[in-house]
This record gives sequence, C-alpha cells and structure tokens, in this order.
Amino acid sequence: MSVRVRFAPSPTGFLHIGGARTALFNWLYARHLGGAFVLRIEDTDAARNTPEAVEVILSGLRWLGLDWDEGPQTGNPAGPSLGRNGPYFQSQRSANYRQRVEELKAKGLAYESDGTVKFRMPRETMLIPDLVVGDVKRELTDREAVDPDFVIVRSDGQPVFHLVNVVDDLEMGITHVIRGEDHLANTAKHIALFRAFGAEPPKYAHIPLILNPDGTKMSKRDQGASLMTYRDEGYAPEAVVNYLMLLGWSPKDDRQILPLAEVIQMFDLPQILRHNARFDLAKLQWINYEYLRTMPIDRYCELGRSMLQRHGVFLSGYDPGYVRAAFSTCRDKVKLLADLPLFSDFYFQTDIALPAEAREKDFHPENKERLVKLRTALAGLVVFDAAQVEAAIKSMATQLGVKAGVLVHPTRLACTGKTVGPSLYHLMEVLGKERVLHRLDWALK
RNA sequence: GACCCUAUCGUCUAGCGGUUAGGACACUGCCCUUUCACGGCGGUAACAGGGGUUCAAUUCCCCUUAGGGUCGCCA
Repeated sequence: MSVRVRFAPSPTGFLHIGGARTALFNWLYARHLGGAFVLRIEDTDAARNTPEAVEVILSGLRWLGLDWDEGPQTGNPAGPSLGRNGPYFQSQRSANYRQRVEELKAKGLAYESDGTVKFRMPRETMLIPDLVVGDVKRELTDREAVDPDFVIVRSDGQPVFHLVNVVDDLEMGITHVIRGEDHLANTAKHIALFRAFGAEPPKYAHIPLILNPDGTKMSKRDQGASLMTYRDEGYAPEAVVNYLMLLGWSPKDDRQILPLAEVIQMFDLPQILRHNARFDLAKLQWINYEYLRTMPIDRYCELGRSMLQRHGVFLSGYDPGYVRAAFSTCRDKVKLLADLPLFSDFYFQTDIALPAEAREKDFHPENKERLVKLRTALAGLVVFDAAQVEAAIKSMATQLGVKAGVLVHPTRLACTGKTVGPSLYHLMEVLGKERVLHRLDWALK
C-alpha cells in the first residue's frame, strides 16, 4: 500500500514555525516514498476560523514550496480542492463524525453523560509504537486511573479533536501520522479510537519540538514563531526550508547546505533525533546568506524587487539589465534581503542627499579642490568600468600625494549618500559616467 | 500530583564499546582590504551528576538532576 501522510493545521491566523517544520517532514517523507501528502484543515473551532486564516496556511506552504497532492486550493471550505478523499475541511465533515459516533454508541463504546458523548477508554497500559521514539509504554495517569473516559462530542453537539482527527485519518487512508511530540501522550486515545472502529491504527512518528533560544516552549506570541515574519524580513524560502530540515535531522556528513532533491532521497523517519531543538536565528541568517549569494541572479532579482517594492522603491522605470547589475553589486554584502533597500536604493534615486556632517567632514574646501580634479579625470575616461575608475582614483590620489581613502570616502558619499554600500568602483560602473558626474557636481555645489 | 519524552562545545549536530570526541553557526586572534562584507590561516569551547555491566564506557542498564510534553466540553 502506498504511503499517505497529512498535515492537519488549525487555522489560527498564522503558521507556526514548528508547524511548518512538521509539514516539511511530512512532505519530505511523502516525496521520499512517492506517497501522497494530504492537507486537511482542522477548523472545528468555528469561533476563530476564517477563510483568511486558512489562506495564511496555504500561502505559507506555497511559499515554502510544499505542494500537497490532496487538500483545499483556497480558504473557502466549500471551494475547490484536490483529491478524492474530501472534504478536506472538518467543518464540512459533520455527517461523517455523527455517523461514527452512532457507530461507537451502537457498539457500546461511547455513552452520553452530562449532555456530552464520552468514549469508553480501555483502563489499561497502552503500547504506542513510534518510528522516531521507539515503543512507548503509556501508563494511566492518576486522574485517568479514576476515570479514563474522555469527551468526544461536546454538549453543543460539536465533535472534539481526538474524535475528528482519528475519523479523518481513518477515512482518508492516512498510513503515517507525523506530528509534534506534544501529541505523543494523546496517542493512546487515538489508538484506542482506531481499534474501537475496528481499524488498524496508522504508524506514528512524533518529532521533537522547536524551542525558544532560551529553551522554553515556543508559543504563538514568541518572537519568530510565525513563518511569515521570515518572508517579510527577506529570508529566501529555500533557506528557511534548509534550516528547518536541519532541526532534528542530519545528513551525517557535515554538510549544512543541501539540495532539496538530495534530501528527499536520503530522508527517513528513524533517523530523526528524539530531543527538542532550540531555534537559532544566527544559523538561519548564515544559511540564508549562503543561499542569497549562490542562487541564480534572476531569482535574486525576483526576491530583491519585491523587497524594494515593499520599502517604497519602485523599479518599473528602470532597465532590467541595470537592475540586475545594481543588485549584483550588493549580493555578497547583503545578508538579509531586508537590508537590500539600504544598500541599493541610491541606484534608483535621481538626487542624492548628503548627510549634513559629511559636508563639513568630507567636503571642506581643500577636499573639494581634489574632488574637482578627480571629476575632471573621471570625465576624461573613455571606458567607464570598475578597473578604469579604480585606476583613475588611485593615480589621482598618488598625484595629489594623498591616500586613496581621501578620495574614496567623499566620492562614495556623493554617489550614494551613505558611508556603507557596495564596492565603490563597481557601483560607479553600474551607475555610469553620466550619473556619477552629475552626482559629483551636485555634491560639489 | 500522575504519566510520557529527552540529555555531546553557547546553538545545531557527527559518534552507534577502544577517537588527540569531528563539523557548522556564534564568539575571537592574525592576514587581506576603497566603506561594509567576503575570503584565508588559527583559537576558546562539550560527553549533566552518581552508581553499575565490561579488559575498556560519550556509547549499554539503573538512579538522581535538569529541560520539554500530556493529563480540557482547545487543537
């Protein structure tokens, strides 16, 4: 039988970074085995469910590149979906749950109590086989020893998570449940439910959780818990995926940057580590930088354009070749795409404003005299490329008996309005002679 | 309170009885250098503690400690 896994998030309005990793591991396992990756929306809690909240999940998964074989295509519960095992919204499956509850009641395995329906949980130690953790013997807790039965239908008629989760996994033919370790203790309930339906439970794989840097549980409110903040701050999705897969899984050969295709080949459940991992932003940033500087330049431009746009810098009026050249000079200086506007916006401005203190420090009369001479030299260049510009500046410095830095610093300020940025010579080449001379004139006024 | 999981540098990890305990991030020294970076060559840094088993434990077992999770008419 072919493998079927699922990611079953609840639409809370955002996609948790830990949920994203759970989705990733499910996806990886499905792709590794050529199985199906099912997306199911657990929207039983009507109060906080909106189509928008579902869209957040869908767009998060799409952003990461985790495509699903079955599941909704939009946030609309009644909308289009992929696959023949739907509906994929629990809010659309009430009839299934009702029928299953009747089945349990008919078998004497569920009963009514205080307006609810409770499941008759076996009063015994349960063995939970787990592909990651191994066999777990789950004894009854003190409270369960008193009464192990649990509610499966609320007094308002709504079915509870444990019930719907099991019914859906059963009816959707899920073979492997890969989920966070926070569900491990609950699994005894789920196994009992499967058996009550006369079905064999799926294989379980409980993966460790992602903790905050200080080792506490990462909850919704914690900094960095939402996947989308990484997109907004300019992380490349391929880098986020790479980082996430390294939390609890390792290629065991010391590599940190791994092609996804290769990971799909290697990935398997038993090698997943059993202990929780702390989220390390510095490592993510490093990985992100590695991707940023090695990805195809067109991909880089795509990410860069949308980042600048979000910062109010519009590039539609500029030649694509110019934009590409401009971004190229920033590539190995910018670690986070969010910093790209700071490094590149001067390429897309007509007038450069000099900081007030720079006027006094770098454009005092003596320096202005030198810069006028440099301006003349630059104006005389036939080929205005980085090598020629560098040669011109250095020879002018020699001629004036000063260090190159004396000319370099003010020239950078005149061209970019900033003290940091791409390599000066290269940035001047990209700007072109005309813009450079114009900016020097402007600064020397 | 009960139950469950876990434990190698600060962090992510390699290790599956005998290793100078390896790599990466971070930190840091030097070099390179037009800013900022990159890069190159180094450095600091770990087997939580205590018992066993064994000729030999980071590795296997037990206990303690610590961290995390679960015991809902949340999911």
